[in-house]
Amino acid sequence: MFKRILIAEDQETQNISLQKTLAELGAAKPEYVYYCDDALTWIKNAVKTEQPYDLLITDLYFEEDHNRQKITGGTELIKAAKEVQPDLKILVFSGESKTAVIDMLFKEMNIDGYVRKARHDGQYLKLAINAIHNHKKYLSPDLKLARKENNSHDFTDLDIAIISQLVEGTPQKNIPYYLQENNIKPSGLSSIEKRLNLMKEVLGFSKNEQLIAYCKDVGII
Amino acid sequence: MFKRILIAEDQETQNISLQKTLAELGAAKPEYVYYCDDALTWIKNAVKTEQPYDLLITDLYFEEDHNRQKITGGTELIKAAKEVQPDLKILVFSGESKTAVIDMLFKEMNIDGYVRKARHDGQYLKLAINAIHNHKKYLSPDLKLARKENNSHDFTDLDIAIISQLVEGTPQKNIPYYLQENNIKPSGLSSIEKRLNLMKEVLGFSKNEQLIAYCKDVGII
DNA sequence: AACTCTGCTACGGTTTCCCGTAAGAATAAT
DNA sequence: ATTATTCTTACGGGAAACCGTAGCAGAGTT
Repeated sequence: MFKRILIAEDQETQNISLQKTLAELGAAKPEYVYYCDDALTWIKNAVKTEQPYDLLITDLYFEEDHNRQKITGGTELIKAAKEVQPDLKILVFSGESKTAVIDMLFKEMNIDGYVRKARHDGQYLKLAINAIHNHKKYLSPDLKLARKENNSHDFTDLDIAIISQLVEGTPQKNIPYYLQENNIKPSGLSSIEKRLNLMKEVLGFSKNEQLIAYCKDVGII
Repeated sequence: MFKRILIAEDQETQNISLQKTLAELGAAKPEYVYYCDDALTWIKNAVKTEQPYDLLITDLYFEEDHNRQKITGGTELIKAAKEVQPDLKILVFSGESKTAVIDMLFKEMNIDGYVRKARHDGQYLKLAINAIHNHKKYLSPDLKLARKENNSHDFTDLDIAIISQLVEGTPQKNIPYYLQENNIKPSGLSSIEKRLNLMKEVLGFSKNEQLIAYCKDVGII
């Protein structure tokens, strides 16, 4: 089993239960930090003293507080950690369920496992750690199923820009100016109308208000 | 200290750390369930056998799975539990941070404490349980700060009805019919316009889209 | 009962948005 | 180079939303 494990998780109770879960697995007593910057420092020191960590378990989103951090999120931490120690195994433990985010982690960040904070997360953590120890990838099963969203629209940068401007209060007729200044094209008013219509049609809406509410719900804005 | 505590929390690791936190406090070994329906059943049985619980610690949002539940969320659980045992103390432990939701819990559900799942939640849980044991209310400090929302608007039932209709896609000019059918008055189109203007003015907005986004953010809809 | 005060509603003018059509630009195909 | 295709933009009529004004109904006061 892994000998040196580092936990990066800001939520105190989650951090505690991670430690306990690892203890049940027979892993060595893990070390743990509450901030990303600390995590990177510890990883660097461990490499320097030639006792590097075997596994990093990290959350994705950390809350800001009075301690200003250079690294503010799990993704950046992973990237920085991989630069220091490319062979470090990474297990992400987060509430995030959007497939776009998780796919990116596996493909671009090359993480080794993802467990979502959800009903059976304790069991899945154990399975994940075992799998990773055997040099396999792991994804918690509640996410493998979650691919049923069907009539969702692929929001382009343009779409998001338009919606963001609406949420900012920009009148529709003024959005072309904004798009031109930010070199987003197309920028014509008709194109904006067309794009809004397309989004609403695909999602079965008739008014902008519905679209805004939907985007808020799924976290696009 | 409390003698009988019930934990309702679907996330396995959170459930574990709650148990551990209570153990550190010197509370009796708590009982725990992963579903709201189970929680209510246990509360009922405890009342029936005249060994009622002293404290219920519950999450707000539970995930659906193959076990179909009658009670799907913490708020409904609290309501049902209070009917069975009105003097049951309630501590809500959830990630929710929207003031509208939390205010509702204290005012309408008459809960005794709220701790947000966040950085120092372990410490706050202990403080909360002690406070509740001394018949005081408790709110975790990370939320007290967020309460300084300044130019917030008191949303009336009418306001919420109007906004809900907009989110449903009802054209503004048709909302009067809806209001009349639901015996909400005033129902005139001018009143709706006036109300929308008031809301937007107070919050410094100019367009409905901004208002919808704001309401989504603070959890009014 | 007459009066004020307050709040709801109805009406009209202006602006914005909606939507279809068609002209223009850019890219691809022959 | 010419044609085809696709994408972008411009224009104009009609609908909806916006905004100020004025009339109307009910509650309370004298």
